[in-house]
Parts: sequence; structure tokens; C-alpha cells
Amino acid sequence: MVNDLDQIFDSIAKKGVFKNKSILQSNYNPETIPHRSEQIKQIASILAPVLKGEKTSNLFLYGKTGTGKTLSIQFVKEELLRRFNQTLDFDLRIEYLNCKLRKVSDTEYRILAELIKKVGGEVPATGLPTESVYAKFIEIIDSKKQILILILDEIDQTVKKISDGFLYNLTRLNSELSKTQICIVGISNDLTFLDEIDPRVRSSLGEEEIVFPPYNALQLQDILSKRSEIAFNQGVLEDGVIAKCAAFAAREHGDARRALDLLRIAGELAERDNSSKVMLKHIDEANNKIEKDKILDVIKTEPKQFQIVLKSIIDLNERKKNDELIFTGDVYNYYQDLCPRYKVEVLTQRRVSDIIQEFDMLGIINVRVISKGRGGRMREIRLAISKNIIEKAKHIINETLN
DNA sequence: AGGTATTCACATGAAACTATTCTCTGAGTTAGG
DNA sequence: TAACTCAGAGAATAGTTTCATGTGAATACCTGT
Repeated sequence: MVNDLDQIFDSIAKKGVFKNKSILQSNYNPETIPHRSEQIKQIASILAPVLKGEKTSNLFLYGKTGTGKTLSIQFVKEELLRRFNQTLDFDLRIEYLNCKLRKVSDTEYRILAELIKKVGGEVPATGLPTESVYAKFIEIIDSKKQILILILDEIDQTVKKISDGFLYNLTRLNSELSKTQICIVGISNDLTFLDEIDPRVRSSLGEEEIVFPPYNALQLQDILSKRSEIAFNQGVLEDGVIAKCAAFAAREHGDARRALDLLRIAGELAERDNSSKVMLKHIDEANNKIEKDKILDVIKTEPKQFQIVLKSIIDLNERKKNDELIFTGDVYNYYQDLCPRYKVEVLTQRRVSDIIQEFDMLGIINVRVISKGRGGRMREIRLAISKNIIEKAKHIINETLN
């Protein structure tokens, strides 16, 4: 009896192509990080003095998405904590904060609130002056002797929204602390980030900089094959699958995360096909699916006004004859007619202009500012998504607008 | 013909406004001693 | 008198609106040849 069950379970387990899918998920932390030993060594040597209770230089990590920045710093963090000697007369704290998370992003206040939460305090979501939140942060941190390393991931996003005064405040925090010392580790996707901020901040924040270059196709292949060995059952990958994944991702500035996503989704698609192998065509399908899901998800979460503007663009796009382009004015006029139909307030042209620009940033449309001489100056708009995605998008929009 | 000046239809920026959420404070109210 | 309630003052944020200024090039207008 037990054997029978075993057989059933085994056959289920064997049926899929995955041995352990979580290996390919982005939150998985591998125990080794290939092709990043150089950077890890650098980080470690810069941060090492904290083990003796000395303040280290502030550190700044650059690199595009999926180049292993977060992974590397997390790795060093764990190692430092492991090696830290508890018997010393000070404490070591390393806090990691991703500034881009929805609940955190956007404001100085929220980042501080989140930091306070991490170090064991509590702060209301709103209603307090920012000053007092700072005071509280200092109070908590300075309650005992310790060294605090703050890892701020993707700060470029935040600083772009708020001013760089926030960073300035942070770097100056040390002078208000008596027992505790703070080291800041900034992580940025934008390589030009430090150039755009206040020189005072730059000099104190960028004392040490480490650049993470993109992975090339060979390195990606290496990473992928290492992970796929434990993630997939043996022999389910068709020849060249890994190479193709790597090539796709290498084209997108060497994003390892994307490569892994691609591989995982290709595997899922293969399972759905009841295919016993992951084939090359699954990679292509996965690539399309990722793109599509991303865009549709963005559209779905966009507020009503945005959707109406997008609907205007889509409708106008269908209506036009080939090679006719859409301009801001057209969209706004059409949008104005559309609003009453859905019982929505008409926004100003100024605002719609911004909305159009935001769609451009999201990659849903392509936009170019052109001047038609006496005919004025406006944006030339074209949809950047394929026909079948447009159909789905229309469906989604109709649903939310009812 | 060649050079300025205008002009269109927006783009782009900054500031101000609005609604909403949440805290904090202190006056007024209540209930128990 | 201590505990409780509740309105009003402030803070912060998101999403706009208002006001002001900027822009590229087709077109209108000169100018001297």
C-alpha cells in the first residue's frame, strides 16, 4: 500500500520538469555568487573594520538591474554578522532597506518610518512632523553603543522623487549621535546618479565606489547552468536552451534576474504543454509572456483617468489610416468626449500631458516631441505594444471602466 | 535670395490648492470615591 | 479627581489646477541687390 502511494507521489514529482523551482525564483539566495568574487572582496575589505568597532567609509554600489549588487551585499552582510564577536562591548546592526518598495518609496518620512520599524520602533503613518521622526530615530539608535550599517537599495529612485536633502541629513546624522556610528551603503541602478546630487553629499557618500559590470553571455550561461542543475530534473533541458536564455538576457544589459525568470517561465510553459522537455520555442514563448504580463499588470493597476487616456490613444490608433500619427491635441479632444461617458471629471490638458509622458516611461507608448512649425509643437504618439496585447488591454480597460 | 521676426500649439516648471489620513492637545463630560 | 470623549489644530501626501515661461520650425515680413 505504502509502496503504491510512493509510486503515485513519485510519478507526480517526476512528471514535471522541475526538481526545485524555487531555485529559479528571484528571492532565492544561492550560497555562491559566481563572477562576483572581486566585488565581494572589495565590499568585505571596506566594511571589515566594523568588526573592530570602527566606523568605515560610506560605500556606494553601482550597476544595472540583475548584476548581483543586492545579492553580494547581502552575502557580505551575513558573513559579517556570522563573524561578529558578540562578547565585545558594542553591537553590530546591519539593516537592509529597499527604497523602491511601494509602501516605502516616495518620501523621506516613510523611509525613516521604515528604518525605525526595522530597528524596533513604531511610528505612525502620518501626522507627525518629520523632525520628530528624525528625533525618534536618533533616540532609538543611540540608546546603546553600536555600529549601524544602513544598506539603502535603489536610492536613486527615491532621491529622484524627493530632494537629495534626505541623503544630506543621513550623512550628517553621525554628528548627532554620541554612542552609535552609522555607515551608509547606497545602491543605485543609475550610473550617473552621484553626478546629479549635491557635491557635499557626493563627497561624503561616495567615499568608496564599486561598479558592478553587466554579466556577459558566457557568465550568464554559467550562472544559469549552475542553478538549473539543482532546479530542473536531469536531462529535461533541450540543448541550447541555456545558451539561448543567456543570449536573450545579455541583450538586455546582462540582467541575470531576467535570465532566471526566463528559464523558470519557460519551464512552466513546458509543464503546461505536458512536454517532458524544455525546448527552445518555450524560451521564445516565455519571453513574450514576460513582456505581456508586465505591461498588462501595469495597465491593470493604473487609475481610471490613466485608463481613459490610454483608451483614447488606442481608439485613435485604430481609427487612423496607416502611417497617420497621433498628437497630444487629438488625444485630449477625444479624451474630453470620453470622460462624460464614463462619468469622470475632465482633467486639464496640463495633467493629461503628464499622463501621456508617464505612459511613455512605462513603455506602453513611444513619444517624441516634434514641432510642426507654425502648426505648433506637440508630442507624436505611437503605441509600443503588439496587437494581441492591445486587445487584452482594451478588455482590461473596459472592465475597470464598466 | 537671404535674413529676421512671428506664431502656433503645445511642452515644461513651479507654486498653490484640495481632500484625506493621521496625531496630538486640551476642553468638556462622566463616573467613581 | 481621574478617566474618557471629542472637536479642532497641525502634518504629510497624492493628485491636481493655475500661472508662467519655454520651444522648434514653418511662415510672414523685410531688406538690399
